[in-house]
Amino acid sequence: MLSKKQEISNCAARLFRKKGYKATSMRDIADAMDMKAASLYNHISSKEELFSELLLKMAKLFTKGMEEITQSSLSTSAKLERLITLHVHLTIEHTDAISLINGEWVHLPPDAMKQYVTHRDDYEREFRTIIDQGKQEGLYSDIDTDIILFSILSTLRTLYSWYSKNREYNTIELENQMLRCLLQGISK
Amino acid sequence: MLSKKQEISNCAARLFRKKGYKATSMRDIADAMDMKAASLYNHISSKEELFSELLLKMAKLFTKGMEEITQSSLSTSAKLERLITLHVHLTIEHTDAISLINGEWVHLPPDAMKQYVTHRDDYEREFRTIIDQGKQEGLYSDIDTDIILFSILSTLRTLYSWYSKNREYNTIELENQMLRCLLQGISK
DNA sequence: TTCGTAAACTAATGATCGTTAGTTTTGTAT
DNA sequence: ATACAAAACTAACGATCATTAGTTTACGAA
Repeated sequence: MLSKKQEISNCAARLFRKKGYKATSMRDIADAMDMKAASLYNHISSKEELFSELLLKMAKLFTKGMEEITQSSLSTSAKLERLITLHVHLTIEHTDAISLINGEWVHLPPDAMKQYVTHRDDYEREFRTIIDQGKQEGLYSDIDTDIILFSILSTLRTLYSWYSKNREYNTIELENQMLRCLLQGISK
Repeated sequence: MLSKKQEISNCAARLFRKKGYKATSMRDIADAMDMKAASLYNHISSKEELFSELLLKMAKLFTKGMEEITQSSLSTSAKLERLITLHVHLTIEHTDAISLINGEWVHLPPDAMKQYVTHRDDYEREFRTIIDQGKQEGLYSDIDTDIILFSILSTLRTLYSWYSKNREYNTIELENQMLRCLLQGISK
C-alpha cells in the first residue's frame, strides 16, 4: 500500500512527463488524484518541492549506482557494462521520473538545481574516467572521450521514451541489445 | 539584415530553449528584444504561432533533407552517412530551434502538433527503411532495427547540447567522429 | 458515544499570463 | 513642411496560476 504522498508523487511524475512541469497545474494533479487542489497540501508542501524531490531522488539513485560500480573490483569493460544495465534498470523501474532528467530539470528552484547539477556533473566525470581507463587499456577506439560519453549517455537517457512504446520487450534481451549496440556499434 | 520578425523568432528560440516554452513569457521575449510585450504583436500574431513556426520549420528541413537522400542514387551505407551529416549540419546552423524537438514539441497547439508528428513519423519510417536495407545487404549487425534507430536518433537529437559546449570543434572532424562512433561503435 | 485528529472541502488572494484597445512616436515619401 | 503608415508605447482585460485561511467531514481510539 502506497502512502498518499507517494501516490501524488507518481501521479505528478506522469503528468510532468506528459505535459511538462510548467504546464501541469496543481488542479491537473488533483483531478488525476480525484481530489481538490487545496487538499493536496495536506500531503505535500509545494509544487516545487514535489518536483525537486522527484528529480533529486533519481539523481541520488544514479549516484549510488555509480558509487557501487566504481568501488567494485570489476574489470573496466565490466564496469561500463554495469553502467549500461544500471540505466536500463532505473529506466524500467522509474520510467516517468527518469524522463524529467533530459529537459525538465531546468525548472528546478535554485537550491535543488545546485544539488542536481552537482550530482549530474559528478556522475558524468566518473563515467568519463571509466571510458578513459578503458582506452588506456586498449579496449576502446581513439574517438574523442567526450563524444563517446555524450553518445552513450544520450542514448541511455532517452531509453525511457523507446521503452514506453515497447514495454513488452524482454528485459534481459533489451540489456543485451543495448550493450551490443552501444559497445560494438551497428556495423558488421 | 534580418527582419524584425526573424529577430524575434531567433530570440524566442533561445529563450524557449533556456527556460522552456511555458516558462518563457511574452514579456521575457520583449525584454530580450528591448521592447514592450505589446509591441511584439506588430510583428507576430501569437506566442503559439511563433513557437509552431519554429518547430515546423525544423521539421520541414529534416523532411527535405531526407527526401534528397532517399531519392539519390547513393549506396545504402552512403545514405546513412549522409543522414548523420545532415543532423550535424542542421544542429550547427539551428542550434536553439533544434533543441525544441526533443521535449518542447508537446506544447504545440493541436493543429501544428498533427503536422509535426506526421513529419516526425515519416522521417523515422524512412530512416528505418534505410537501416533495414543495409541489414539486407549484410552491412549491419542483426541488432533490432528499432533499437539501432532509437540509439542513433537519440544521439543525433541531443547533439545540440554537446555542440553548445564545444562550439570550437572543427565541423569536419565532428562529423568524422560522429560517423565512427555511431557506425563502428567504441570497441576496438 | 464522544473526542480528536487527519484529510477533505469551499472560497478567496495576489501574482502573472497572453492579448487587445487606444494613443503616441518615428521615419519616409511627397 | 505635411501626410501617412509602421511600429512603438501605456493601460487594462479576463483567465489561470500556486497557495492560504477557514470550515466541514471521516474515522479510529477511548
